[in-house]
Amino acid sequence: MLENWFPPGPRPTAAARSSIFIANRLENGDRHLWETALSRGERSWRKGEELAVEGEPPGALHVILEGWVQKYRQLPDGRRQLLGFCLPGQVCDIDLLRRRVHGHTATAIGNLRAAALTRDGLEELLDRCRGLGAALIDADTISAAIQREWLVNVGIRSGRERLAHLLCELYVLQGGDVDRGEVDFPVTQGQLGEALGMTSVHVNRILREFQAEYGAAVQQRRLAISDFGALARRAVFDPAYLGIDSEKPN
Amino acid sequence: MLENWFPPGPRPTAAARSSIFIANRLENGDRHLWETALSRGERSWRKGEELAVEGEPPGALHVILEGWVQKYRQLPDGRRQLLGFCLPGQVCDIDLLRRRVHGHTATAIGNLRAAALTRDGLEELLDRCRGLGAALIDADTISAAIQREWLVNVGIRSGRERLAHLLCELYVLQGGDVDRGEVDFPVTQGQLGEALGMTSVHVNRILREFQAEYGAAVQQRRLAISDFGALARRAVFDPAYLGIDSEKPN
DNA sequence: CGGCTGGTTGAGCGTGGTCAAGTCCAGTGG
DNA sequence: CCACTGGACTTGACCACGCTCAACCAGCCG
Repeated sequence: MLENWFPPGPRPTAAARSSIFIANRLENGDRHLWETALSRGERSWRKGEELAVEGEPPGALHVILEGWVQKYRQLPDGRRQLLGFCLPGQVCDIDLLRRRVHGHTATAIGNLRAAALTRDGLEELLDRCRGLGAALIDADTISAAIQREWLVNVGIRSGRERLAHLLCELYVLQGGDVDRGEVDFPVTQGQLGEALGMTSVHVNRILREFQAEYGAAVQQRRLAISDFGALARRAVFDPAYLGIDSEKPN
Repeated sequence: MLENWFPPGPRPTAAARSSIFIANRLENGDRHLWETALSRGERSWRKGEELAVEGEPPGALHVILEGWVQKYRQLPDGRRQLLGFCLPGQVCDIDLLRRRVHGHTATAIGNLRAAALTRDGLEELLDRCRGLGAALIDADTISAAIQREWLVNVGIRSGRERLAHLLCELYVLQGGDVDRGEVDFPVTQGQLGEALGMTSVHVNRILREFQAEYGAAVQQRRLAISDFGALARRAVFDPAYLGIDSEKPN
């Protein structure tokens, strides 16, 4: 019934081996428990609907199954800063475990499927699934590292470097190929601007340049990069912070 | 012997009740255990010396006793982004508990006294000190919230708002009075620039304006603000994220 | 005393913002 | 099936916030 939300076309590439994706850190037994628990809590959201609202108490831990989530904070005057994305396989509101209220708002970028785990459900699962606790902590640590990298990004990088860096990050997280790869990319130029602290107009201009210079282009909600190495060099991009468990691309 | 590093003069103001300061969250018994443990691990650093180095494995958890620490990440070409400050009473390298290597470098802003807790020492202390685990988690959560606020800061606020916001944050954290208060402030204009993603020249000009407009001035490593309310409004500053456990200043 | 770090100020300039118009496309309803 | 609508993208002209470069000063420490 939900399937028709998602038009036919290329499926997501095989997720990279970053430990930010919980399942990558679970052994077969644990992984099975994890996945059946997820299938039980499945829900869906339409584009723009909220999974969490800043200032409200956390209700459930969400695990993204299909679609992306954006997290942001908004000032009274409407200015908005994106704080991160959640991709399929990531947990979204780890806040559940330690904050009284959410520190950000999370909304669905497009139509979305995710599993909602209540606090009780999660605690029971943690008992049965020995490796899950460590996996959640690892994922949270990597999320924090990414957020720190975003701070570095908007703090000291130029507009071009910033955009290049974010493209590299999202490309590598999804296991994009060094050589002419392509990954999902459902993010608008306006959202890119809100993530990078610049206007969508400027994002557009830079994107146009990157298309010519590195063969990096967003089309049909997919990101293709032909010269990843050059783009990564432009961005001063070092993927170490992503916690990827494999031979690095060079 | 270390005392003469710290010239006579105003002592730090009573720390605010933010849970980022560990002792604020401990009951009397626990607090006593905590403080005696700290006194045992005491060490000192001279201005500029490193407590932690990016990429190296964490050695000890540091609890600041006197002086400030700056945490930063640096790009190969030398550009540097400050990620946060550690004030007396804060823990510094919680990374110890969950990362294989440090994600940032931490150096002493001035001469510094801090307690170093080894991993083993910490684990033993956690056993004996029932409330400590929760206190550490709370402090870590607030640190994360502050870092998120810094991202919002450099992302969407103007230069003036950014600087005003940081001044407010450090003022409130130290329990600064709404009405003509004064707190420690050992940070140079260059460091402010590195924290805010702007040049020291520009920090200087804005600081000059604030002095005239809000009576906010840094002198002798102290920050004085006469019209805190106006400055906070300029900054769109909402102290909720600091986890302060008291009636708010209005 | 001299050197160094940090603060102050000026002149000129460039990255990126603002405002505005117009195009393209997917989704919706007649 | 097609017209309409709204969201996202594109492009241009203009402008300003904040950077760069540079010189100078004040205070501190060796």
